[in-house]
Amino acid sequence: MAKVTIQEVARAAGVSKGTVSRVLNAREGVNTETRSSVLDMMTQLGYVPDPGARNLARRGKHVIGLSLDGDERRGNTYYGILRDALESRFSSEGYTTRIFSGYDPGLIKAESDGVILLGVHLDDSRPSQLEARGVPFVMVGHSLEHAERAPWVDVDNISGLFEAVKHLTKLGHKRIAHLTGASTGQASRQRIEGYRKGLLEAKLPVNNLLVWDGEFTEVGGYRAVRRALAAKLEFTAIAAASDEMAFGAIMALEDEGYRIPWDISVTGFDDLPSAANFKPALSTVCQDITAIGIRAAEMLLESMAGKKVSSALVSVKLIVRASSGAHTT
Amino acid sequence: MAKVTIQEVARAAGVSKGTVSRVLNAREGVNTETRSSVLDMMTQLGYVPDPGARNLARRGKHVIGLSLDGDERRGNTYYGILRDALESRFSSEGYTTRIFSGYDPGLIKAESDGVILLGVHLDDSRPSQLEARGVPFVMVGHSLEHAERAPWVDVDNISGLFEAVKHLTKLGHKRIAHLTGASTGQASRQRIEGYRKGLLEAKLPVNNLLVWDGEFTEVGGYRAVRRALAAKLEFTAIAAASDEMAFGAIMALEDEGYRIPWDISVTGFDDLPSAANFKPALSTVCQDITAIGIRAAEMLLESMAGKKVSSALVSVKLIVRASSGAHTT
DNA sequence: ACAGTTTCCGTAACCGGTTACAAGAATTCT
DNA sequence: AGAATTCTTGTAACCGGTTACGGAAACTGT
Repeated sequence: MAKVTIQEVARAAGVSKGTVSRVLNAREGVNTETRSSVLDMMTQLGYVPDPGARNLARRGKHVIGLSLDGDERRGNTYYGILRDALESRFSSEGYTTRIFSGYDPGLIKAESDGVILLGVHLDDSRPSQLEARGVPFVMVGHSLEHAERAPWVDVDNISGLFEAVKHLTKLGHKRIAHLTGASTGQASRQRIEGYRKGLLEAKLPVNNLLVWDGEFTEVGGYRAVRRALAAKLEFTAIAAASDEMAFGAIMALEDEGYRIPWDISVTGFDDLPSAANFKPALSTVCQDITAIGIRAAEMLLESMAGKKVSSALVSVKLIVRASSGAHTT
Repeated sequence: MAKVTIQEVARAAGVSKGTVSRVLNAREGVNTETRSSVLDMMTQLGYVPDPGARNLARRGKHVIGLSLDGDERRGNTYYGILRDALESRFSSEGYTTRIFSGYDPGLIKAESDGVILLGVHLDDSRPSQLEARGVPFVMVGHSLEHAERAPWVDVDNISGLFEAVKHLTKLGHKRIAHLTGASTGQASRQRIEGYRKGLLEAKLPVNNLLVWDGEFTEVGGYRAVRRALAAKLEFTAIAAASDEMAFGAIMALEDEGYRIPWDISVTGFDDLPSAANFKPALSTVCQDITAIGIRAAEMLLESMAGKKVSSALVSVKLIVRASSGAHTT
């Protein structure tokens, strides 16, 4: 439990602090055998480098900024998880993370070594500004305009919804609605595209009356479904663009006496922790938010190290639970 | 912009590093004049102590844990803001904060110097366990059982709701409903109590049919109001126990054709950033979440320093905006 | 006026790492 | 074989603070 320092590792391995440090930082010019014996000792003693000391020694600020596009973003679970993932990855690398809500590129450049851009949207000015100032950054969720010029990591939205719709059509559903969110977001557009492709694939018509705006929130989903019901629209399934909207949709349906999945099937997108606990358990497209965060962090780290990094599209997986079932009648 | 170190402050003030450090840490045995001249220099040069270096020098772990009671808590805005406040206060003191979601008292003791307990509820085992192990902690939001034995900081829930109801009765409302949340929470109970006291004060009857469970969420508020409307309950105002439930309530009312505040008045509790931007702007009880966080952080810091700290009840303030108006007809 | 206290502050070692420098060992070249 | 290189590693200074220790100056008391 007493913390083991680089000094002790050095003594145990019969080398000097310097050598251990070189091994630690994967620097070249260390004999292979020496390296592995040091590595052995490190794991054997359970050595964990002290981030504070590292930062002090390599003299930099070592803080990376998280730029959100607005305060409200803080609200939802998705961002909470993402933030945790980023934080833990960065802190294990000796970096401190800091939230920049108000967007001031000068401030950001002065106080951080690199930044993660969250919730980038179509007319977002942040990427170009950061680029102009030479601040390394990576976007999670990308905007098409900057997609070529700057690294991003995003989830495969198109095939996510495509899979969900395919799942529903295979269950025999013909009238499938889509709950979408704010139209400026790149993610929404791609998910709509996936939805369309899914219908096309099954040779089903695309009906714009079945695409509803749920504002990416639970109430939004609830209200959209209520409106649809009031308008007497006919549908037997809903493929939502987020779990939260799906939750709202299910509540609205149940409040009106529909039983899920017998009367109507519903699928979500995200696979939030609560999706599995929901009643009925939600069938949804799983995007590993933690993995995305870690990936983004690593890309930024490389980018700050001067390496060229290429963007990543992380794949998704459909998880079938209780909220979707065969179309009966 | 180049960072100013303790060395430079020392030179500028004509003293040694040691003295500056002593001033910095408010230690005794420093001449008053010297102290103030050093203090002057520090502000003049814009000196900011490096947390990493401090941690390194005073040899401790210097991490404080945030213990949530469940993953879902991460979701809402309230906790997001609170967390930011705690984080910034602690980091300026050289502490790193770390989330402990799974509750393992042994782990917590081993890896942190103190902990902030969030969302303590009635049958919560955390306070007694931490107490038994001698880990300093402070609770934000308290449970009555531990209120005497351990320090907490909480908002004055009772007078918050009391003020809201008083505001509504003064506007002429006679049938005022209350939107509440999970009944295990201490906060809900106290807010209900405040609601009752408010009605009593105006010599109005307390009708349990007008107390609705909104689960502390937006949809929860929406659905509760829908149910009330469907049950043909009569009311002209709603005093909600949270802003989010108030938002949901307003949406439900408007969806049914009521106009706020002309037909029905609604008040919230929290004063989230979105309360002012909502349409109509929400009248609400303002609790300064950031201040609460900072207060809690300072209490923990003192408690870790071995001082005895006493709990704090922070006062609230009613903010009247557009969602509440005189009762007409 | 002088020894004994106090008060205030400078000195230097240390926290746990990184890194420039130099030197010894091993290789390669002529 | 001796010189020139190239590898590999130890040494020591340094990052920005904290703190134990000791000495000088200012007070005290007699």
